Amino acid sequence: MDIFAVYSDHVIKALQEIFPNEPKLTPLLHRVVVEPPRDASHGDLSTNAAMVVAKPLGKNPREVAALLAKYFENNQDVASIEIAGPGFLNFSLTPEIWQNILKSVVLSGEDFGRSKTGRKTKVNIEYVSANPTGPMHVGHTRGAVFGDALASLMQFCDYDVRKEYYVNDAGGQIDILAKSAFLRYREALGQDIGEIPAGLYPGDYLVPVGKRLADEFGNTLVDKPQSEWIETVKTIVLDAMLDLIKADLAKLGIEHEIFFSEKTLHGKNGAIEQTLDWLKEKGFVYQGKLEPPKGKTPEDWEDREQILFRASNFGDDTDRALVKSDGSYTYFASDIAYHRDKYLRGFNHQIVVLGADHSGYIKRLQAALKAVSNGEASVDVRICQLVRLLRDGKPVKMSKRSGELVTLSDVVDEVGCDAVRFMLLFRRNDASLDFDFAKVKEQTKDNPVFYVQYAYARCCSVFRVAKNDVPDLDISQKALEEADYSLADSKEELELIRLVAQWPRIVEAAAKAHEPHRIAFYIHDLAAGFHKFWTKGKENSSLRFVNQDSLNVTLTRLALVEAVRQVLKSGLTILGVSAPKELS
RNA sequence: GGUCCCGUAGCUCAGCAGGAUAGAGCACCAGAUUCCUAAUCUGGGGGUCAGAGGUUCGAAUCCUCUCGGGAUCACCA
Repeated sequence: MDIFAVYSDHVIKALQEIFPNEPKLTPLLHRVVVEPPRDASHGDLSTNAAMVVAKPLGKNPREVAALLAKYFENNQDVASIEIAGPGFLNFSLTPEIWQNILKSVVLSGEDFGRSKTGRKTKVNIEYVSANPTGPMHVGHTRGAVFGDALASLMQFCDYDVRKEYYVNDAGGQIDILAKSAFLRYREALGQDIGEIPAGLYPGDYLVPVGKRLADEFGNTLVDKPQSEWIETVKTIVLDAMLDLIKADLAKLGIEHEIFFSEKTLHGKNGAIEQTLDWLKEKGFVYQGKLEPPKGKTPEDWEDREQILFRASNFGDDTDRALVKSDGSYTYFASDIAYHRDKYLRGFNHQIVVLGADHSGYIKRLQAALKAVSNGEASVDVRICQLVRLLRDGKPVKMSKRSGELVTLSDVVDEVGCDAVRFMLLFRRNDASLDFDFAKVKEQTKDNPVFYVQYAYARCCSVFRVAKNDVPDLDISQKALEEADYSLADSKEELELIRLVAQWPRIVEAAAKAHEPHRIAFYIHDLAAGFHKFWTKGKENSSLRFVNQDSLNVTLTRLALVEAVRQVLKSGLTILGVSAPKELS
């Protein structure tokens, strides 16, 4: 139950009854909002309805507000109603309403806040998609966590979500990978390979792959020409790299449902060819020249005719090349085919999570999908900005040359999965982020991860204490559901209930905007509200959760704690952060 | 030069499809533990929402321009 949505419906219905046969009204209604007022002294709910509607109807906003106020005058749930400022209408609801909401929260359990807005709409979320040439780098972490949390969030709202990883297993970097692995194979056979030549991957994660090749093939490949071993080695090394990546992702609790191989798009009569043929038929492809970029022209600029996609017809800044000078397809060509494939699989709603260095790619991707789906499908590209790693307040240097490559695995091992995930989600994705090892590991209220987890552990602790202090009290789920909710009547309790009641609208707004960070901020707020109430109980023993003098009050308070616990749990689960019952 | 993102308190950031007196945390100052985990809480000072125009009942939020910071710019993936 979302009280704000309920009242939004009430207000709209009221407007329709107050202004019957008014054709100008309908198009205005979507702008009517019912939300919590910024200042709690203004009441429980606030609506802009009168101001939205007044001018187009030629009325005075405060007059409209007065009509609305009159409409709700006799509503039993409304304790008082006020017109404020330019025409805000502020409702204060009776305590009974809030108490009923609390009861409904306890009844829904951890399903409270689940939304039906997704209506099983198919959504494809592509994230990570790191090149399969080695273990994952820290740079990939933010996008990985973001995509994963977004997927959970949308599932929570009843979207039919597919989590997908696009494996770039077709480009030139895979040849290099195979050559690098072959070198390690020779090494495993006892040959002296000396220094790893520049341009090959030097990482020792390829050593086991070399061993595996040696075990499997003995020395049968050593003297063969590259053309005879390259495909075999590619298959094996790619397989190994994907295992490495999957293991890294598993450390963060991430598991994709689909690993889509780029290679499968290539080849004769493959998806790329088909897509290009289709685009040609539509007249979206032509032979032409591109202008060099303004400003500085690249040194090796080659002024040549090439096969181009009319991306500029679909909102991109310029047309884009599809075939390289050596005759093979560009990355973009296969990407068009890939996104067309997603569309053909039924995904009209696509989300792609990319790093900041790909921001220039957004328009052409959107252009491609528009073209290829006749405008039926669209893709929301979410860019995750850079993460700056800090140790002792100083940036961590990361140079590939010196081998100081910080891997995802290193970071997770050092600070833990929960802290990594929460910190990366406790910030808008499109703003850059400092990740300070010291702060992330700190176990105080300054660290939002522990602050929220501590609140959750405290909720659980209350139940442990209740079991111990009032052993005769039945605190089963059933008993909580049947508690006397009218006892939750203090100012402090009602305040906490109001906070809990916001969960459904937070979830919906976050899902709609594709912004999981809102979940993180909300549960941080809720944790603060809970800690606050807790401390009130320290100052005033009548506000303690467990009260030996009144079992009825205790039961009601436990129901409130249970409601908070459920929401914290749901929120943490969406973010992929664990909810420990106690902290040690 | 083009495109995209960012600019809100000393610092780190929120601000919910424009809404009321712009909010948290850190830091600083002053307080609260016989008591459900003080890993917490209460109070205080601190702002030209980068700047200038525009849109309207109303702008931190939308539009235009300027300034500052970052990313990116045929053929790589």
